[in-house]
Amino acid sequence: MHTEPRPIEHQQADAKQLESSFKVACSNCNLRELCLPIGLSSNEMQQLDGMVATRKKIKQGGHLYSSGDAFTMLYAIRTGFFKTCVVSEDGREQVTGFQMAGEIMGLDGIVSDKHNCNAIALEDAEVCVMPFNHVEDLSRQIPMLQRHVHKIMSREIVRENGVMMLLANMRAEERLAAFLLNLLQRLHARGYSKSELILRMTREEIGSYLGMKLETVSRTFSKFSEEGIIEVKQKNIRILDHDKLKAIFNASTC
Amino acid sequence: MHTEPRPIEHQQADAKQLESSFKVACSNCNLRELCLPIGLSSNEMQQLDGMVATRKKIKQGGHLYSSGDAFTMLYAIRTGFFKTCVVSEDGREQVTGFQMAGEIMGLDGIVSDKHNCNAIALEDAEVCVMPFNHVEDLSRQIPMLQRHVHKIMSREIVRENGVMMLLANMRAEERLAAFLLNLLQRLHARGYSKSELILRMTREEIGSYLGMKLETVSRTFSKFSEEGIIEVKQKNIRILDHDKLKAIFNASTC
DNA sequence: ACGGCTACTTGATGCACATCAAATGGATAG
DNA sequence: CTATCCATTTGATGTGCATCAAGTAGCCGT
Repeated sequence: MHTEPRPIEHQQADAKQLESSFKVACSNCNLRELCLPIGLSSNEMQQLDGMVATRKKIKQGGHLYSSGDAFTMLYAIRTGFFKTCVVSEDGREQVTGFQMAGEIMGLDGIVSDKHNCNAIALEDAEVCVMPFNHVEDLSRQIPMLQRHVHKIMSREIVRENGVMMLLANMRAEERLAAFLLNLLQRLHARGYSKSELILRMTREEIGSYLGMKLETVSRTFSKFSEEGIIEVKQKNIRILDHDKLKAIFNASTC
Repeated sequence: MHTEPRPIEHQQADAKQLESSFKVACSNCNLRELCLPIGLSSNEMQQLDGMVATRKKIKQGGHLYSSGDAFTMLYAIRTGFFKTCVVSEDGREQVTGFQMAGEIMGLDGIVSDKHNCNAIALEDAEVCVMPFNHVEDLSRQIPMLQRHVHKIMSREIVRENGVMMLLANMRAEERLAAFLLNLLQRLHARGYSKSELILRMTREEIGSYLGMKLETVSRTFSKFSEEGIIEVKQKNIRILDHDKLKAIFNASTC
């Protein structure tokens, strides 16, 4: 899939890569506080620049990797927005996460040398491609990097613990509130507004992630809207009452 | 809790530790195929023996660690059975996993240097205590160990992906079937029967893990029993029709 | 053996969300 | 500009599981 030859774009990519061989280095990347190189000395940072083998553009709807693919690379998102999803034997799809700039993808593949989920771009995206072998090599040389890799994996484990709590214990309104607050917080860390966001995913994808049907997602948005908590215009969400959203999230007591 | 002094046992433990300072080494542990030292040379294995600082016994119901505790150690289960659970702000408890011999606990603490969940023994247990700093040091020296640590964390991520699928998409019967099959498979890898198991956890704990109420767990057990799929005697479960269990697990189509 | 405890089972009822169905509205291609 | 498509909204109805309630059975310490 998506293997149509696009020679022109390839040429552009090559040119860009040459032209900006240091501009796009980790040591210079404006995501460096979010991405792998956090907390490294400038010396170590430069060692790290070699970690990114290439960069890769993914069109909206394109697969960064698919379940079953051989695992050799980790990916750091430079721009764009992804979802990851697993598919059960009988074809049911479960969105396991949404990823944005600075986040690392591909960790699911380490255990079995095969990817365990599909990673699909929800908008045109670009990622840094990092051979995992190389990450491991550098990790052995740079303890700070080693620690950071461990933290990234641990963070993912903890995140999923939270999702389990959400799926097992919370009601539709709580789930959606938690989802919005989580997105807002992550976007805020990237310099976006705390009171506005654009959903890059459909109601169905939100529903899959939150364990509810798209109709229920829609209804819950409408309910929040009627209650003056948010304003919904298609994929554009404006937060009118951040506190009330938090209250819904925290409260079984309501 | 469980802090009553037991000097005699302590003496025994001390004696045992001295007497068997190599018997209990990783290089000699009968869990070595399941636990951290998988695939190491005997030389590397001996390096690893120093990784386990001490061992620790936990009484049934005791906490190995609690949410908020400082994180410094990983734990490898030698004997016994644990649950891990997170507690939300409003006090709802969510069991995030059940762990048995050879499995590693504590990974949730790496990201924030604090544990993010409670680890509670469901029966008397013993664990190997491994200072995480030491694990990291050795990982830098032994690439095979480094890889294995990464795989363990990745495995946990993938496992949780599966739980998300289960919680979001499956019905009560499918969840319980999946749960039983998973336990059976893991016990089988440890030399236990494929057709019999003893549940170390209560119906309520199963329910928490699977996102259903204890009454529903009980009813579903009863249903499986009526259908001749399993035999339930308290915590003892005998599998009468493994295939049918698998069919329930796989099938929305039923 | 006894009382008290906790875990579990089973039944009756209610509700949150799924399902089914239809209408609306943006977006896009011709 | 219009036709088509897909995402979304909204309404009507159904259902799987939660909730409430009561009873049973092991288990533990005395």
